[in-house]
Amino acid sequence: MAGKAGKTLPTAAKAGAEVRPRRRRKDARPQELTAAALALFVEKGFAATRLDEIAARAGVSKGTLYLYFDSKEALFKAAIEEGVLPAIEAGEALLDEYGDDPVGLVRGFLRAWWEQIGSTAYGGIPKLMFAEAANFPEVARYYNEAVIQRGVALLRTAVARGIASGVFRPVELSVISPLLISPLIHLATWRNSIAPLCGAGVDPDCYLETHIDLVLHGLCAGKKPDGEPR
Amino acid sequence: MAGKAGKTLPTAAKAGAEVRPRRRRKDARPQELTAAALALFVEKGFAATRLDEIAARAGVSKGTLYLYFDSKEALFKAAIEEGVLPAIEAGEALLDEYGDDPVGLVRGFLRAWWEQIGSTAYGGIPKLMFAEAANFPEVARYYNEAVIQRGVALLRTAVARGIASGVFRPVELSVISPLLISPLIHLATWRNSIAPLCGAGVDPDCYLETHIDLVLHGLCAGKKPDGEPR
DNA sequence: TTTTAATTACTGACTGGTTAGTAATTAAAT
DNA sequence: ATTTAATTACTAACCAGTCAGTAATTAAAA
Repeated sequence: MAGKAGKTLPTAAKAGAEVRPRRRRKDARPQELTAAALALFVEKGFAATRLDEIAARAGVSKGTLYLYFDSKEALFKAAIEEGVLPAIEAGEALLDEYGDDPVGLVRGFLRAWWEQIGSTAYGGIPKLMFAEAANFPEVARYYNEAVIQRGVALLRTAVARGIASGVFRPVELSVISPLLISPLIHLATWRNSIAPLCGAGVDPDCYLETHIDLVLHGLCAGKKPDGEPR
Repeated sequence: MAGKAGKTLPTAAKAGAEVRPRRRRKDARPQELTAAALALFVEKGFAATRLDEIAARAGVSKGTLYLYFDSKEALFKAAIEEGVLPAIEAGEALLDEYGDDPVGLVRGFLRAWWEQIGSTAYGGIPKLMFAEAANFPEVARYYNEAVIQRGVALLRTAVARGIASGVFRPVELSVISPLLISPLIHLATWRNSIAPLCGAGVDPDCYLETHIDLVLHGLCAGKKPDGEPR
């Protein structure tokens, strides 16, 4: 299919003929391997991704992979976990910043998610988790509890406070978080699936700001949703 | 798995006990096979689904599969196409019904999508298409043009009319359709991935109605979004 | 109707290509 | 010289796709 491939990226040897460098970088390898693995798992799925391919993208041979990971499955788990910590940390940081400003917290959460997760390489993880949930139920459960449910709780708290303080009108709290975040997940998924096949999709910033504007208008009912419009 | 097998040649059939019917149903087979295939592709992905598994779920042997489909890929395409026609037809029908009632059309579209697509077996197709887009770019392009872009255009037209008639406030039309539909796609994807792993998720009806309520409040700005609240 | 022939739907053991994982080997670093 | 990072060559298992053969059904002959 893909086809051009060529060599395996000889890391730009100085000049002479094709001498492969064969560098040794024990400490940097795991990161490089999980990054390559994540990109390919997101693009093609777990089963359709060949270990040779992952190794080639990371600039090593397949055997090297097994110096750092016990199995393909272990590599998958490591690649996912790589994206879990940043997501959690980013979420926690927000509570400190917008602790008692519901409108700012909702806006900040959505913008921060897109900036730090959705628009980065981690933006492919939701698509990957949804696709592989049945094949890796434990990983999916872990991801759900460690990342999704935490984010959901954070958003729900923000909205609950907004309702309590009269800024937001009453809405069903049990469904509000997925309603707020799903357009962003959808955009991230889109960019990691269909978008590469057709030229020029929607503008992410416009999409994001329109979403924020729409839901804040919806939440605030009659009153205007105060705060800087970016 | 099955494993009774026994010897190599099952010529001895008279035993009387466990001989399966081996019914002949030439006309019903393709449907049964695509339905089984779709369910398994949605659950595990294309590459991770074994043809033996699909055949077993449809109650036939793997050889039979090849009487009706040329290859695993052909079966995949057939399974997707199976879900394309209903989606298109459902969309077209709506324009006739709510041709000049923007609020009703938006509400009707979202409810109809969930009822006729999202909550059915076809509800797994978006997840499947996103996951396999890079592996089957032609199928993904076809699905995008035949289904997604049509639905997007339909929704955009509805909102544009609403703005023109003063019912909706002005919003960015280029992003409004995915913003309206993505929470539903997300719910359908959720139910076909993580939900089966954890007991009791959100209530689909509550989720759907809250979404409709929220976006219509957002679109209508100050004024109330008239119409029956279900 | 009963028997026999022809056809059709289906089966499951087999094969050949593919690939995750391993063992033997080489090269760099200390 | 010894240790360790990395490569290469290999193996065992798996699975899409095939095909020789079997059971069910239909048609024709007796």
